[in-house]
Amino acid sequence: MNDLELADLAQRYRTTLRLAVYVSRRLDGAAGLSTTALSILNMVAGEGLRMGVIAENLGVRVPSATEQVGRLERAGLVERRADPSDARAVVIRRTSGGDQAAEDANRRRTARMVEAFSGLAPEELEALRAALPAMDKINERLHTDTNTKEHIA
Amino acid sequence: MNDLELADLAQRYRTTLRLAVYVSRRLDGAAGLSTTALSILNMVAGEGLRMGVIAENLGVRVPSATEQVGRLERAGLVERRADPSDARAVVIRRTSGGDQAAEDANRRRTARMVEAFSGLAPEELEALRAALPAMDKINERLHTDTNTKEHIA
DNA sequence: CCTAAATGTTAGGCAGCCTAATATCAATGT
DNA sequence: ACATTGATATTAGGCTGCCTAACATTTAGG
Repeated sequence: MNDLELADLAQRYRTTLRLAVYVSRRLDGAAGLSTTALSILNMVAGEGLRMGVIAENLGVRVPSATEQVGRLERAGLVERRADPSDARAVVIRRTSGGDQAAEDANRRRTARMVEAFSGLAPEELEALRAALPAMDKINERLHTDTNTKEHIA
Repeated sequence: MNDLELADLAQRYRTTLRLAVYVSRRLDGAAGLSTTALSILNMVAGEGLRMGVIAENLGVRVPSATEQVGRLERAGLVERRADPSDARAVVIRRTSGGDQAAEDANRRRTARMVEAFSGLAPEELEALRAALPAMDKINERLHTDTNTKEHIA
């Protein structure tokens, strides 16, 4: 693939993405929890995670994670615990209410996604699945890219 | 593909998307214009478009488009003109400064995308390209979906 | 005509991200 | 032992971008 084709692909990818994000956000909101909130709930299932790890998994800065977790805590879905091995850190865990809410939201959200996905032909689904690793790779590359530049700047 | 596999695919898709959007946004911002701003500039090249059409193309409500266009106008990159065929409507067109800015931003942004994309294997690129139509289809389905529900609610 | 629909704008509000500044605690070197 | 440096999280303040509701203007239709 030459540079011109690559540029075109990049362009179309971007366009598709922009829409996909907002669509997905609206869809999640209708399911009761925001995309971010649900992501956090899902990742702190079980043992729980430290704030910094949550931020990193989300791909955002720590204060943004603090804010999101604060909202979830006020809603009674997660709780902060002291980390026994490091007094600076906190461990965020789900409450039982959080387990409940996450299950509900996951179920509803998945149902709607499945509904949307089931309108696609088998080849299209296959194409989608095949593309995910590439997308993840791009995310990683661009992410470290921009983060690096930010540190420099 | 059964429902379980479909649900899993939907889940992974969502996760990948969430990251992709923020990554892409940050990347665009570094290129001087936001994703939205550049999208608008690109779509009003030439004859220009009416506000409502811009909103629809972006997948947002009209007031959101008004806001974005207002920013671009204040930056001197687009201008509002009266629509000769309808006194209610406005036509948004690029200024020459807008042409310049769009070209620059497109070039820089594309360069970085190409850089990121060129790290992928040919099969991965092919997979990505093959997946775009499916993603667009999903966007469409989910989009009309949520819009409908919003009208009902 | 006169009412109903279409087109934009303005105002107000919310989510989600950022940086900068601050407080605590950990780790390290002397 | 202790002072410095680094790590972890919070708070404060600010920005983008989306939304709905309320409004003005113009078009279209009965």
